Formats: sequence, C-alpha cells, structure tokens
Amino acid sequence: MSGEDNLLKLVEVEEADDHDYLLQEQVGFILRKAHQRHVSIFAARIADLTPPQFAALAKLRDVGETSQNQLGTLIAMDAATVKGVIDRLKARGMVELSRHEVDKRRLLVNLTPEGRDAIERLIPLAREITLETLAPLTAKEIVTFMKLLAKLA
Amino acid sequence: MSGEDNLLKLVEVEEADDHDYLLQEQVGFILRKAHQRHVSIFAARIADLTPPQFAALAKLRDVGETSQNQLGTLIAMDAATVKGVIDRLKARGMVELSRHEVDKRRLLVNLTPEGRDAIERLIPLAREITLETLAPLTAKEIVTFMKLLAKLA
DNA sequence: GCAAATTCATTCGTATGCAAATGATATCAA
DNA sequence: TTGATATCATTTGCATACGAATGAATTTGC
Repeated sequence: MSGEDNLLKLVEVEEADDHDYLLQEQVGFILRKAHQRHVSIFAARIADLTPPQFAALAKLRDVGETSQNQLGTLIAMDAATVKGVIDRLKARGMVELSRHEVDKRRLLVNLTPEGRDAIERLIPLAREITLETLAPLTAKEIVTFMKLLAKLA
Repeated sequence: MSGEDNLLKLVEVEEADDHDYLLQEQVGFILRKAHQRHVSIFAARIADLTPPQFAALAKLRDVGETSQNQLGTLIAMDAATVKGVIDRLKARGMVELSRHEVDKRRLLVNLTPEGRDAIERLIPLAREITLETLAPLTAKEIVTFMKLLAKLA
C-alpha cells in the first residue's frame, strides 16, 4: 500500500486501524523535516545570521521603523521570542531601539546603517537559499507547492 | 503583480531587483509558519506531550527497543536533542533505558507499559491533528501537497 | 472622568534544535 | 596486535519558541 493510498484511506474511512498510523507519513512530521532541511541550507549559505534574525532585518527594510510587537506580528513571532531576536541584533549593532514619543509603552526598532548594509548584502544569498530549498521540485511543482503551502500556513 | 508571478520571475530571470525580495513569499518563512500552525493544533489536542515526544513514542511502538542514537535517526533528531526528549519521557515513566549487553556504548530505549498505553490512546488524536492541519486543502490538494512536501523533506 | 479592559513589553520556566568538544567503546587496517 | 578511525553518548553553549505571570501605559465604555 502506497503513502497516497493511506492518505486517501485516512480521509475517507471513518475509523482507521491503529496499526496503520505511520509517523513518517504524517504532515507534521514531514513539515518538521522540511523546515529542518531549509534551516540547514540557510546556515550553509549565511553563517553569521539565523533565519529569524534575517527575517527581522528583511522586514525592517520593508516597513521601516516599527514597534517591537508589531515587528513580531509581521514575522510571526510572539513577544517573548522577538525580544530575544532583537536583543541579539542590537548587541551586534544591526538595529537601534528608541521609545515612542507619544505611546511610551512602545519600543521602536530600526535598522542601523550597518544593519541595512548587511540585509542588502544578504538578500542575493537569500534568493539562492530559496532556490536551493525548492531545487527538488520542477518549476511547475514549485508554483503548485507554494500555493498549497500558503493555504496551510 | 501576484505572488506567483514573482516566483516565476525568481526562477526565470538571472538577476533580480533587490526591491522584489518579499519575506512573506519565501519558502523558508512560510514553512516556518506552517510548522508553527501545526504545533499549535497539536498542543490544542494533545496537551501533555510535545510533537517530538509523541514522535519518539510512536516510533518506539513501530520498531520496538532501539538505541537512543538509532531512534534519533528514525525521528530526525540529532544526538543532543534526542537525549533531552528521552530524558523527559523517562522521567515521566513512558520509556525505560538499559545498556546493550554486547556493545556497551549503546543505550537501549523501550516503551514501558504506561508508554505503550499512552501512545495507543493518543494515536486517534494524532489522526485528527493530521486532518485538522490539512483541513485548508481539498482531498486532491492533500495528495498533491504531501507528494511535493515529501520531495522537499 | 474613571474603572475596566486592552495593549506593549519584560521575565521566568520549559522544550526543542544544533555545533562543538569530550570520553568510552568498538572496529579497521597495517 | 596495536594504532588510527569510527561510533555512541554526554555535556556545554547558544538560539528559537511559547505559555503564563507581571507591570506600565493607553484606550474604552459608561
């Protein structure tokens, strides 16, 4: 029985046999592995920055100065996580922080010139990372896959 | 310009304009979000076990007693990560550890009766997690997506 | 205008995830 | 057989990731 048959069975029948549960066919398990592979490709091409750090810089380049929380929303990180990422970028001089003058709760984040240079320099490498991650697929498959993946995310 | 057009352009042209780099269209960023969504669905249905812990138990159910390293290979975890996962499962009485009699380097891992009960009980919930994760797709799209995702992972 | 609710940020605790270094054991090869 | 390699496991250090609790500041509702 192929993986596809199992999948169809899973969708169609009401009660499945527990012996049929195969971890390596579950979408969560494969998603985790695909993500791991991407992170590994990323690290091989961009050694001095993690994907979340890159995401923060790339988004700041898009939108300019924003609050830490808003940035977290834009790059899908909760408040606790984004704080750590921004702290480390600040320690490396890539971003600078300031208080919002009107709303004193907000911590504004912006690229420094060094941060801007870094993200501009890294974007061509990031394009290669995307291509290498998608390399197992044909051009047509890439279009299909990205459409479906976006529906899941 | 649609996301698909950008994608095609990325594949086809030799040199792209840096202004075209959009984080939210990159496969790595969307993979990370899809994985996050899955973990969130998992946590909502199985509160007392993480996906990696579940994966360890499910694989032990498949293959029976194995070395810690071999288990890590089977569930795509490096040695340091699998050690932490197994330590926590052991602390909760789900697995038991023993030394391999011939090769004294190996640490054998096996389900306890409690661990076996737990994984048998959780598998039906895991099926639901898979279905809910894939719920944004039609049955046909699921087949296509799983085939392409497997090629990437 | 004021109490309640909301928002922004921080901190703590727990759990992956991986690189690198280390130690113990096993295997290979000259 | 023994010296070089390889394998298995552990430890340390660093970086996400998120729930829950907290405090400060703002907005809402009446």
